[in-house]
Amino acid sequence: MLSSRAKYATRALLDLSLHYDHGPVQIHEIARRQNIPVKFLEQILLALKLGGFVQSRKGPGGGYLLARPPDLITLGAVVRAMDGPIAPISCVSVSGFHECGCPDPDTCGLRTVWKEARDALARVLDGTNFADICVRHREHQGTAEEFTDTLLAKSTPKE
Amino acid sequence: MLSSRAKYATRALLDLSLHYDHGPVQIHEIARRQNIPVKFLEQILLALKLGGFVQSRKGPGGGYLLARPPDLITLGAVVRAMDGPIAPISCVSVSGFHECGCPDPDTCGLRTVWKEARDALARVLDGTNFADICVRHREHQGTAEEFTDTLLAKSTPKE
DNA sequence: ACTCTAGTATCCCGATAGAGTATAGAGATT
DNA sequence: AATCTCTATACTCTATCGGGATACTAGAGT
Repeated sequence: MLSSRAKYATRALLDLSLHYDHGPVQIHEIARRQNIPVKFLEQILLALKLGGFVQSRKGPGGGYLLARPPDLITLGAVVRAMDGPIAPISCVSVSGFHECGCPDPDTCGLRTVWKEARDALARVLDGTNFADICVRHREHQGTAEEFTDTLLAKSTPKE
Repeated sequence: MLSSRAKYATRALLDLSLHYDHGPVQIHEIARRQNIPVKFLEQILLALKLGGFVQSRKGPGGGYLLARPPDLITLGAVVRAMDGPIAPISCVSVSGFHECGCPDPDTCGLRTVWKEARDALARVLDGTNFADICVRHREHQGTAEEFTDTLLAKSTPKE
């Protein structure tokens, strides 16, 4: 239900959040660590820059860095910037101005359910910022006794 | 975040639920009332039949009808049958067996959030069946003073 | 009663346009 | 020279349309 674009974008921002205050990070570093196709990541970072989430510096020693501290970037904002409104269906979106094409939105019994779904989802995504995510990440890192830059995933193909 | 397929499927099932106990309903009737492209609806109903949600009868007087009472069909089941797992990202799906490609699922700070999102969404969708939706629909119908078969949608052809 | 037939509806196959995913390479900036 | 920036391109998947095959019903004719 989430595009690859958004998935990669969040992973990239997590990476940048973990390296906040440590200078610019290069595209190909992020790509390697987060297992993202380099050229695709390029486009995504460009979009994130356009959205005001990151800054970039060219030339040697350059790379990408967050445009504001991690706690001021919510998951919801990123997902919206990449995939558009969070609503499962356009007619219950609060940010967009779309129709869903149902015969009569006012009497549609489905709309109220979609709206509940949208609200439940938005509550989670808008209620979480990248500082939170960093904290969770480092907790797991601690308990799992794992360290920086696990070069290759251990492929856990259950679910 | 929801495919047209799933959107139309739920509208079609709502229509069939409202006509439960009233004999088969023809594809083109559903299409007209619910404002769905006929040929696309054909495929969708076929899929719904394969999924055991509806039955069909050919020939004159034929059409589609629910395979079980509306209160035994949840929104979640339908969405899953159409779009696959409800999870925003594959690695937190309980029904599917996919990887998300992140370097280390065990320490990924994003996974816990995606999981919360998935659970919030699943709670709503799995907790609602088509009998509920019919009730809501008829309530709104009452308050809006609308009646059967709004012949033409008010045609807002954006989205 | 039995068969034929016309009509009606689902069923199935294939073709098409468009969005999203991903890769490659040349160009611009510091 | 290192790095970001842009443009073009191929591939896949979704949404849609069209044509025709198949199954069922009801009525006409024998």
